[in-house]
Amino acid sequence: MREGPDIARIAGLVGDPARANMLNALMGGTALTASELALEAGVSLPTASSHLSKLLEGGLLTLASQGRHRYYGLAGPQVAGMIEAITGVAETVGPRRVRPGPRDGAMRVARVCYDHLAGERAVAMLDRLVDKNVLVRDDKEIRLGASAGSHFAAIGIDVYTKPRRPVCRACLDWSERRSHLAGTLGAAILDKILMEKWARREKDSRAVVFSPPGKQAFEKVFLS
Amino acid sequence: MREGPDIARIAGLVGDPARANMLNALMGGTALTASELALEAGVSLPTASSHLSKLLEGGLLTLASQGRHRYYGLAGPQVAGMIEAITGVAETVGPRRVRPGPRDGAMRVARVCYDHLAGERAVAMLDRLVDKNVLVRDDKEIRLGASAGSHFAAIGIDVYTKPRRPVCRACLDWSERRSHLAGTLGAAILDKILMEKWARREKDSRAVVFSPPGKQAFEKVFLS
DNA sequence: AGAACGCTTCGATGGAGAACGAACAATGCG
DNA sequence: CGCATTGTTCGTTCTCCATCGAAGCGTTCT
Repeated sequence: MREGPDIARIAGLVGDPARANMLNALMGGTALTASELALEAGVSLPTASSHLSKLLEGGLLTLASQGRHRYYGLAGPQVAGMIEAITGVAETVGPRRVRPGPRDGAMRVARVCYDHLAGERAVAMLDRLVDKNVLVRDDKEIRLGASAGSHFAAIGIDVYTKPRRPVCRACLDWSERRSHLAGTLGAAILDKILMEKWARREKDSRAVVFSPPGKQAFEKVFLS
Repeated sequence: MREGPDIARIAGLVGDPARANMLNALMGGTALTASELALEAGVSLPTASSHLSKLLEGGLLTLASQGRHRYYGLAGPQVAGMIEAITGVAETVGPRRVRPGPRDGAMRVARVCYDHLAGERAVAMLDRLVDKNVLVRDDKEIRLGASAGSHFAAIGIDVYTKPRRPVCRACLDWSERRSHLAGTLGAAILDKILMEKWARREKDSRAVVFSPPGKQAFEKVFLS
């Protein structure tokens, strides 16, 4: 019977199937409307609305009203990290290692995590960037290396116009159990990948699938 | 309405106040009996027993029977990490930055995290060990440096008799938002600290309080 | 203005599960 | 062998909350 942060309150919010589905959908990074989330969760609109106000009240979501639309999004990277942590546990203690389906495989290779790329390919990318001293890993913190400016400028990403959020962050990957790159730089790289059409987002999934030439281009830029 | 690891199931288990209190108590690292946990959670013994079997079934706990005692413990570091992640979110979205009480302050300085030391002091220790190249940080992985054997042998810790669990692991600290040292080495160091009576565990809390000479001794060994 | 849309609020219903007392099982002690 | 200690199982009660239909409110389109 001890005091402290109310962890039951937070976990309880995630602990309802409908809400968990919504949060999962929002892990894709794009904010969604109430009706889209209702569809995702498989519940009626009033029910979804009720859940959303609870999540909002609980501080796990943010709301942006635009005209008659109301866009709900994850409250921040920390919330996303928590979801990944829970997913990791569910993955290991869950159904005794069910054989991974094809989509599951694609998810392991590359997927969206909030606003940046995750999975095998993302972990490899960060490793390589650190090897090349473009980025410097210093504990969980990741900093820009000396050559970062020119390296990213070459592919049209400006890393020196400081935004509010940190440029680099490490985010733990639940399938690889290692870190991948988050922060505004991680987000910018994902943008680049989608913008150049090196890969596209799988419909109704967090999976990101690379086209063969897209994969080559990606490897040339980030893994060479 | 997508598939994937059943995160609602796991979060739901943590989402009950009684169960959350139990898990919190077990974050102290020592396995506890059903009656101790009932006391912690503030529920009757039958109720506690019911919760414990749910947590066990859910894979979050392990059970060790010894005579008429049944010791429940956290299922592993991954579960502990998840709890820390949830705690972190609860901490930031929770009661608008309530002024930290004295015990809360002690918790931030040093506390037990599963089986090793966490908090400000633990983070500083890891930083220093990496600076001195006793340990080498390589992504989230931490490895032994060349001088690790002699360095730890000098204080009576053998790092080369390989156990099942990894010797070094990084664990994210919810109060510092940086990593501290886990793994068997982290556990051995905490043992050392308590064994030498440099510090003692606060009653009914995860807080670890150093005596003035204990603090000096600790700093001499780990922060010099 | 009127109609269509997007979403929230209200009220009623049903079901899940948290709680405890009492009984039952297992272990250890004198 | 009794008897205390430790836990689990059973049955019951009760509260909470997820759910949906219907109605209400603000926005946009024509």
